[in-house]
Amino acid sequence: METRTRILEATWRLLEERRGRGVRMRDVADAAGISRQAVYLHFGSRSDLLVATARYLDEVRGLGERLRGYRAASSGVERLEAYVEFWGNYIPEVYGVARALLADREVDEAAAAAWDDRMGAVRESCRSIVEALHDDGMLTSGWSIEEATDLLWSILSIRNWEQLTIECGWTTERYVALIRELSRHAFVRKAQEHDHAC
Amino acid sequence: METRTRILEATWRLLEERRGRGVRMRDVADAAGISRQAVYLHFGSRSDLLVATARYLDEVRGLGERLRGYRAASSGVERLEAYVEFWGNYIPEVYGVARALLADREVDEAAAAAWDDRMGAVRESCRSIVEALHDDGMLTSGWSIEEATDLLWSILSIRNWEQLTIECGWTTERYVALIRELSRHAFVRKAQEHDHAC
DNA sequence: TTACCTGCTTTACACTGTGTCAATTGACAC
DNA sequence: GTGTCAATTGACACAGTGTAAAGCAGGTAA
Repeated sequence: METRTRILEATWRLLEERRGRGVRMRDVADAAGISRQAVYLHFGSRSDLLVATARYLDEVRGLGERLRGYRAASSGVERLEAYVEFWGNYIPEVYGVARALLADREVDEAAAAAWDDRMGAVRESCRSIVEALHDDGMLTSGWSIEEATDLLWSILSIRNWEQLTIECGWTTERYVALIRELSRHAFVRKAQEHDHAC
Repeated sequence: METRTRILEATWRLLEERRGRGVRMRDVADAAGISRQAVYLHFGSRSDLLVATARYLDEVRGLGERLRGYRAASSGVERLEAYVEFWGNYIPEVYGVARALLADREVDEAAAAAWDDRMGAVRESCRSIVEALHDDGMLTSGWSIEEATDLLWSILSIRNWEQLTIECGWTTERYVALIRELSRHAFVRKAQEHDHAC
């Protein structure tokens, strides 16, 4: 295996093991079986390494394919449910790397840009969900598309996931179920049930 | 003015100015007009200083009194609205300190404990709101008290506020209005309007 | 064989920020 | 004067990132 790949694998493994905390360049080098300096021959800085690991992980985990259900969904409601399902199951698999990147973001400009780019993609998904709901006439009245997008994006943030699962002890299943419920209450119009009842 | 107070004031000012980023012990000392080492005569560590600054700030800003509206509210809905109003206006005033503490939390055990303690208080408020809603028969069916508390607590988290105001550019007014709306949709039963309509 | 890359190693060092230690000074109190 | 208290100065330890330079083993090409 190429050294570069060995480094990425080692970084990933360590970050998952330690939930993104306390992984130094030293540790990565040791885990990859090379000298600390050799890491710098492949990645210019810690941030570079973290960003590359995140990309590598998306590739290995088949990010594209896993979004198929979401992309295939025809209605807004289906789209919303498919995305929450995907996202709630994806986060725990990449959490270690995400957390390290998030910590680095506070300090490093490049890491911040990389993170914002990734989260921008999530935001685009939120917007597309909200627009689909709107097109179906199913977006709760009172929200503009922009506002609903921002809110949904915040609800789905990694920080929120962190708080609910790690601090509150929720399982992945519970997270998915309750976030789905929350976003339904917030964004999906109740009109039909209402019409039906009368 | 006592040196201790001068240090706290300086810390606070710097943290607000720089939004909680890049404030070193050196800077605090300079701003307070004393030597770096003198800061350690009053606060054992950076975390100590941050925690003390947070407490000082609560005191100066009259945290207790500002919660009066919330405490006085009789119904669950009023309680919810009063709290969102209070919280949405309070965060921007203490954000710098909160952010620094939050960053320190990643690293320092004591800072983590202090932060968790503060957020525990917020959680208690959320629980009391949810319980009040429940007692009024106004809690949306489907949530347990525990679940609704966890969710409301997450919605009101500083991280969420950060994302909505700083990243999405929301004003305080918008934050308060939309978070109120979101939590109403999520937790306040719609039954009465329904009954009324029929 | 000689010459030359390439990828990695080893050792050393610069830099930043936190926290500690010891010797010293200045002021005020009795 | 003597004691004490707060603060000062200067030096240093430590962790972690990143840089720099010299050397070495392997393969390749003339």
